[in-house]
Amino acid sequence: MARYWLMKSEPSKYGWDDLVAEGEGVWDGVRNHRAKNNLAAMEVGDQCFFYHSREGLEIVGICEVSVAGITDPTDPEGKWAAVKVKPVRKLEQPVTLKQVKADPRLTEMELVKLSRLSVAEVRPEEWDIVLELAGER
DNA sequence: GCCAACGTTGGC
DNA sequence: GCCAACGTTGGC
Repeated sequence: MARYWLMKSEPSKYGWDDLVAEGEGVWDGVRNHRAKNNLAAMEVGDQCFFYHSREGLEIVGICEVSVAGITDPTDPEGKWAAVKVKPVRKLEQPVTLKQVKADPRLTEMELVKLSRLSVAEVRPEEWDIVLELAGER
């Protein structure tokens, strides 16, 4: 059973378009224990929202875990986790942070509650609600 | 550009 | 082992 996640990236560093251009990207550089735990829990086939932080502030697309449980290549000590993801598709309409915050059903999302967490878990019901906000339901 | 929230570091 | 100082992240 696939699980759902949300990954944040600054578009000026690595945006949705970069992932699409490369076809597959390594999600590394995470140096937060909670985020690391989420990374380590991911399995191949899990679905992830791709969120643009700092600029845009919106969920722009969906990607999928293609390789799970790798160690972060940017970490010389090999203590941190990473995964590889590939783009699935863009959302019909991006879902902004504002929309998420304005929806009473989404106030418990890790994205809202732990705003600085770069890899957050998304509950199945939250996943559906976000798709609905994207005009896909 | 500012500042709040959070994590980490280091002195005691 | 506590906690103040500091650095980083990310929304505004």
